[in-house]
Amino acid sequence: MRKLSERQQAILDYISSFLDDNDYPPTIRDIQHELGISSTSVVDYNLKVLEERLCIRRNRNISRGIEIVGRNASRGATVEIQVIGSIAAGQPIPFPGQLEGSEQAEVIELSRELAPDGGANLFGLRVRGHSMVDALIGDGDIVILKRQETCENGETVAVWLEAEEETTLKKFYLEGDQVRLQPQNVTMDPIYSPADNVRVQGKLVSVVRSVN
Amino acid sequence: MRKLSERQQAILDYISSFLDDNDYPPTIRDIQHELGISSTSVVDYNLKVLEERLCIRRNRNISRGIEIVGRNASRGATVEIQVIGSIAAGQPIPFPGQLEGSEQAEVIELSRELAPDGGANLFGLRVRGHSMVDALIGDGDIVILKRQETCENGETVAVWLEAEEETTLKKFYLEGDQVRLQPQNVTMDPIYSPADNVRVQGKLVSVVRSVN
DNA sequence: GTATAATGCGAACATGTGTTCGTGTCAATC
DNA sequence: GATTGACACGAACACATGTTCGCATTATAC
Repeated sequence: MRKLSERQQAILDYISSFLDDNDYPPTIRDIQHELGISSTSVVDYNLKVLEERLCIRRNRNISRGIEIVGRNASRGATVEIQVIGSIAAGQPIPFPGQLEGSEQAEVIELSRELAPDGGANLFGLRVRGHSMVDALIGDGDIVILKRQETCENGETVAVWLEAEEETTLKKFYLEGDQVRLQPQNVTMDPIYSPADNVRVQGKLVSVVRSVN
Repeated sequence: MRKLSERQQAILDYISSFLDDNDYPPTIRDIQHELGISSTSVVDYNLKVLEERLCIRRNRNISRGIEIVGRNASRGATVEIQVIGSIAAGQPIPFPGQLEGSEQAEVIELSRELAPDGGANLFGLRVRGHSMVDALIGDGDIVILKRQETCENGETVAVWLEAEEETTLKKFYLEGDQVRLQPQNVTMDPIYSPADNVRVQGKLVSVVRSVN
């Protein structure tokens, strides 16, 4: 894909700065006048190009129906993440969709830098108990997990141990037909478990702790 | 000021939710149809009321020229916090203003819930080394501190130990003329130090960890 | 040169969208 | 019962705004 022309870049910049100043997008004529373009059709033409290149999205036949792709999301450079329950050693991990309407999930905002893929498939769990201190995670912390059922070696994941009926948060290493679950704390010994006893529930993405 | 009528409240709610879904405000007719109102003039009437009560701002003669007052500001329910340096056992804590222009500080967004006083006097430090594992804080974590030189008993604070020339992060208890610095990890022993050897640098507010 | 694609122009056109006006309903007040 | 104010209605109006079309201009390739 070729680079944007100077004019197209200018249009994009102007839309962006206009959105900074107002809560609504500019019209084609706003853009036209700002950039000293003689015709609305020129703006329209360039907007079409920008749209094809996925820089913007347009809602046809709608005034000011210009959206900058990614801006809505990045509006706050943050992502809202639902804290859908708690995580403790002795109980399985609840999953998104598991709590229905009845209770309102707590929501925390996570800086986009901390949220891969714009927060897709992320959810939060409040840690209960001290079973994860070996991962430097304490009671009351919120862990942000990415929903996935497989993982790479070396990733820190939340797993459910079938036989033990236990949730734990450890580094995952598949070694032959068994899994080594390594605590973050190097002074602690790893757990070994048959691969089919280990259910990966999600990958640890982030930890947030609020002190008092 | 009297309460908003049911319809006015509904309109306000709808505008707000519309803005959540789109990057542009609704038209009068959008509102009309959504709320099953039979005439645009009714919407206009109610918008005028909302405007008088300063719930919204309107740009006359401009399509979709509705802005919700305060929304722009609260757009970030987050606070930007500068990460102004790093914190390690063997070196003093840098302070806001200490780095000047020369280097661009990293900035992280912190959910307002996690930031007391709207983030006033808060700054971030990246943790280097493993000297704070007893506080469940690992290498690479970012600690958010609130600048203060005094503290209450039981608060977790960053202190500089004059004699030892060492920074540490512990719970603070003033006992007579000496200070007990208690690690978070209850299995570890506290440090005792003369009160005048302990410089409180800031109070621990939050810890953020991003895993890879 | 000629062809072609990208870009720009200006003017009409069609529709989206805010505004206004005359009127109607209903409850509270006198 | 008459008056008043809050709220609602529907239709017409005026302007704001996106769209389209025929026609230049320019650069690049053949």
